[in-house]
Amino acid sequence: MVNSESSMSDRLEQRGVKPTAMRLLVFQELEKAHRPLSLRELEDRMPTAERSTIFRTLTLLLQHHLVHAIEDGSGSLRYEACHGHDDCTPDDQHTHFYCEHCHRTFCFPNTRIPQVAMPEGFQMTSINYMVKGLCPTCSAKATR
Amino acid sequence: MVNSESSMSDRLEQRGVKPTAMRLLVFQELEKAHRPLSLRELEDRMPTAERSTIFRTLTLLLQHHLVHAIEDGSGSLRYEACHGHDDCTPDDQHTHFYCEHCHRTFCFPNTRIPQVAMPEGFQMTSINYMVKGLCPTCSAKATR
DNA sequence: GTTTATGCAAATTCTTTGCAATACT
DNA sequence: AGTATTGCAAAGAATTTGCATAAAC
Repeated sequence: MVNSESSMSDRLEQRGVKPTAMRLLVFQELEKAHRPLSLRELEDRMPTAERSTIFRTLTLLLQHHLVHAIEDGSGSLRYEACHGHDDCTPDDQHTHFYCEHCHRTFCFPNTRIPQVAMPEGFQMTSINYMVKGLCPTCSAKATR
Repeated sequence: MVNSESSMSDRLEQRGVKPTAMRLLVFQELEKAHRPLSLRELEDRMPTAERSTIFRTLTLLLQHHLVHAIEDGSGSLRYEACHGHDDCTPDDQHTHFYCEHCHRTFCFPNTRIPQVAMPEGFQMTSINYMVKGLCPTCSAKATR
């Protein structure tokens, strides 16, 4: 496994983020989850950590392109560790799925975001591709 | 011009929405804007109307597929009149652009959302495709 | 000892609901 | 009258900031 504690620490430093315990903890939780987590979910998973601290940590990680934020329409932002080797460019971002019934967000890690041409003058920095509908579990039971 | 008052009224009725003055006003504002508006922006454009009333109107129009909601990450939902002839299916939805500098949301009406294949069991009902970056105006001046 | 990071508490912002008043049929 | 719609006020939920303490260098 490449993503040991120390390599994670290195990764933060490479981006100019001092690898404090808190930051490693947050980043680690995000990596572990394999899906985007909301601030609330992170709080629940780290009872020792404070909301505002987690929030500021996420803001910092966002700025340094170590995590990215996605909006699934649940009312709260979700954060996901960047997996990209380089920056979290649109090319290595994948699509997401939001289940409107169980309100969970899934990654489609194998489905890249299809690109579109930018009209003259628009400069892209990221793309959010969110599919909504019913996940397999919910579409199975909810045959209303 | 096809979208006169009366045809708009018809359109609401066709979807089972009683065309009250308030509803026509909201719908009209959305059509006029040619871009997605937040609840706040709608309030500002209709000083006579009440926030909760606008909100409930939007909720109703959403349910009847007369408007759709998009999340641009600005922290507030934005609403846009459906232009689709039929339902607002993913196929006739277009992509959007959010300027991270001036915090405005643009439509790319000529750019359809590229589709992706759904993994087994996932049922799509809509897609949100949001590009972020700098709009022409902001990318021109902000050459940091 | 100075700077940086964290924790606590509270302010802000946006969304949503309860209830009374009004308008419609 | 009876139902549906609107307005007001306030509750909820999530994000964000001020300030004091604690940790790092």
